[in-house]
Amino acid sequence: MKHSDLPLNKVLLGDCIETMESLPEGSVDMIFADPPYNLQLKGDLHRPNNTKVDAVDDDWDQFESFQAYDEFSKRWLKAARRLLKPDGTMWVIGSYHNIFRVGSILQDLGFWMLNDVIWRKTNPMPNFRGRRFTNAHETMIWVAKDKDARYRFNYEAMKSLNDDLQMRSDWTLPICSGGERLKKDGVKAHPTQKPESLLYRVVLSSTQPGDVILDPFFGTGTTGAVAKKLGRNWIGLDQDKDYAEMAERRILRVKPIEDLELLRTESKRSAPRIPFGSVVERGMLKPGDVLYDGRRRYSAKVRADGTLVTADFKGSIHQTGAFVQKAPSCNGWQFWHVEQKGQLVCIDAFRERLRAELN
Amino acid sequence: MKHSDLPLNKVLLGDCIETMESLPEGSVDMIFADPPYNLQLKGDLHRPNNTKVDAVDDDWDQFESFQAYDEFSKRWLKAARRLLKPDGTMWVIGSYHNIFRVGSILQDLGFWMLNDVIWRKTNPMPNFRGRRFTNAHETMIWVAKDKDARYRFNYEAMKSLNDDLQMRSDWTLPICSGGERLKKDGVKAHPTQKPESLLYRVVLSSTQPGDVILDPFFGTGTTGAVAKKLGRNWIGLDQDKDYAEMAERRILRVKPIEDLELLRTESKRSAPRIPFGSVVERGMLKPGDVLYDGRRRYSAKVRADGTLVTADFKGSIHQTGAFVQKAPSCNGWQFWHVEQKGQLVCIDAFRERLRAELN
DNA sequence: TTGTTTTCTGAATCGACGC
DNA sequence: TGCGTCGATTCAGAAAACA
Repeated sequence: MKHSDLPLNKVLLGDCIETMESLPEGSVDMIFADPPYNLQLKGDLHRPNNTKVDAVDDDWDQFESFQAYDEFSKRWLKAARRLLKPDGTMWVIGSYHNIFRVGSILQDLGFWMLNDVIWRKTNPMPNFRGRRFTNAHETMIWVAKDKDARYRFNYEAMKSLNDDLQMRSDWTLPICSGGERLKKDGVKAHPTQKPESLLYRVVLSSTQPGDVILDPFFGTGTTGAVAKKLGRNWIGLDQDKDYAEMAERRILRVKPIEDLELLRTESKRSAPRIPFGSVVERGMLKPGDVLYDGRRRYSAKVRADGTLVTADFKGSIHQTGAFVQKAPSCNGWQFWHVEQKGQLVCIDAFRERLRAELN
Repeated sequence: MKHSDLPLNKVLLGDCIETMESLPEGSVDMIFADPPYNLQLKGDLHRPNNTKVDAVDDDWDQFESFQAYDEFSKRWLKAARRLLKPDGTMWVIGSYHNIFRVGSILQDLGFWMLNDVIWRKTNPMPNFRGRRFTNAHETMIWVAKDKDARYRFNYEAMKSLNDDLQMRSDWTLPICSGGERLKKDGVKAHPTQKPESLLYRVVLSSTQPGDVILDPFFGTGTTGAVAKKLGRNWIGLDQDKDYAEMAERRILRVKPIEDLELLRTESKRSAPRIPFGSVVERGMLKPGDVLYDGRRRYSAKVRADGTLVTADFKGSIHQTGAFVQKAPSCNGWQFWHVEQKGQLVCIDAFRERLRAELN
C-alpha cells in the first residue's frame, strides 16, 4: 500500500461507512473516532404493532433504540477494521451513554483491547440538579486489530511527556474552550469539539511521523489539525458540508513542526543491538577481567569470546547473571559491574559508549 | 417488605444466583457487586527484578468465551434486579476486560445509568513490559432500576466530603494494602480485596442508615464491614466457605461509627505534580521553541515529547539543565526561561498556570 | 529509640526474532 | 507455525531490616 493510493490530507464528504468501504483495505495506520451517541433514531424505528404506548412498550422502545445503535456501531466498526493495517490501532471516545456498547462490539469483532483511557476534565460542566455525580470524564478505548498485532506504542515518548514516569491510563486535561473553540456567528460551531491536547497525546503515543490517521467523524477537524502539526497524514470523513469546510480552513492555518528531529520519539527498543563480545573485542574489557554484581555478592571472569565463567558455569552475560541468582532470566548489561578506581561501574556504560559511536 | 423477612447481617453460602432467587422480591435498597473480571492471562509475568507477579488465576475467573461471560452476567443481573426495591440502586465494578459487557447488559435489562465512576488508583501496579499505558483505574457503573425511579443520592453529604465542591465522577483513592489487607499465613487472603475507602463513598452516597445492602460476590466482606461501620444492614453472598468465615470474623471486629463527621476526609492535597510534557501538549510551548537560562549562557530546544535537546544532549528539563551546567542536579522549572516580548520568562510560570486550573 | 535503606507487592488480557 | 534465544522492563506505599 502506497500513500499515493489514498486521498491524503483532505476531508471526504459523505456517509462515513460508504466512504470507508470505498478506500483500499489495510491502508491506514491509526483511526481516531468520536462517534455520535445521540442519534435521533426514534422516528425511523418501526414498532412491530401499533398498540398504545405503555410501560412495557417504553422498555421495548429503549431496547430497540439500543439495537439500532448497535447495528450502526457494528457497521462503521467493521468498515474501520477493514481499513486498518494489520498492526494499526484505533481509538474510540465516548461517554456512559454509548461507550459500553462500543466496547462490547469492539470485543465481539475481534479487536484486542490495549487500554481504556480516562480523560479527566479539569473543568467539567457542573451537575445542575444535584441528582448525580458531576460527570467529569470521558472514556477512550484503545484497540489493536487482533491479539497478536505488533502495534505501535511510543513508550519512551509517553514517559518523557510525564516527567519520566510511565504514562497512566487517566489523563487530566481541560475541555476545549477559549480561543481554541471554533465559533460561528459567536456561538460554538460544534457541540463536541475535542481539545487539541487530547489528540496530541493520542497521536504522539500511537503513531509516527508520516503515518496515515483517519477520523470517520471528523467534525471540526481536531484530529487533522493535530496530525498536521505533528507531521502525520490525515483523512477526515464527514457528511456535513459546513463542518468539512470549517475543518479544512482550520487545518490550512496549522503550521507543522518543521524540525522532524524534534518529533522523533525515542525508543530504546530500536537502539542498535550491541553484542557483549564487541566490548571485549574493542578492548574496553579484557579476558580475565573480573565482573561483580552491584553488591559484590557474585563474581565472574570475562573470556575472550565474550562469555563469562564462574566456578561452575559458563555462558553469556545474561545466562551467567541468571545462573548465579538462580533467577529465570537476567539482563546482564544491568547486572554486571567492573571495578574502576575502586568504584563499581555498570557494564551498560560500555554499551552506551559503543552506541554513541554508531549513531 | 419488613427487614425481618430477610437474613440480615450474615453471609449466605452458595451460588449467588440461586440465593438471590430465593430471597423476597423488591427487598433490598442497594447492591454492590464486584463480579469476576474474566481476565484472560496466559503465562507468567515477571518484574524487571525477576520476581513473579502474583496474578489472578482463580477458577472463578475463568470463562470459556465472551458469550459464556455474558450469559453468566445476564443471569446474576436479572436476579439482582428482581431483588432491588423499585427505588433501589446498584453499583458494579470492573475493568476493561469485563465492564463494557456488564454495561451493555445493564442497559439491555432496563437499568437506568446514573453515572460511570472512575476509581483512580494512587498506587497502581506499574506496566512491566512498556507496551501499554499503566492500567491505573477501575470503572464502577451506578444504575437505578429504571428511568423514572426516585433513587437516593446524598448530594450534600458528597459535597461536604469534597470540600464543598460537587463530588465528581472520578475518585482518587489508594488500593487496599498494609494493615487493611486481609492475610492468611502471611499471604493475601483474597486477590481482589477492595479498599474500605471506596466502599465508604459508595455506601455514603446512595444509602441511608438502616438500609439493606446486598453484595453477591462478598469475598472478604469489605461491603459488610463498611455497611456495619456506617449503620447499614448487609447481606453477603459467597460460595467459598473460607472467605465467608473470614468475612464474618472481620465484620465482627468492626465498630459502628457514631459520629459521622469523623468520615470527612481532610483533603488539603499537596500541590499536584505537573509534568513539563503538559506544557508542550497544551501548546504553552511548542516543539522547536528555544529555552535559555536566566543569563542566556545556555540554550536548548523543546521537543515534541517534552524533552529538551542541545548540541550534545537530550533529556528532561532537569537533566538537560544539569548537563549544561555540569552540575549533579538542577531544577529545570527554575532554570529554564523563554523569551516573550524581549523578556525572559521562567517556565515555572507555566506550571503555576496549569496548577491553578487543577485548583 | 530513631532515622535510613532495602525489600516486597498490587485485578496484568505486557516481546521480538530467527531457525 | 512452534520453539528456543536474546534481551528489555517498575511506581507507590508499607513493612522489614539495618544503622
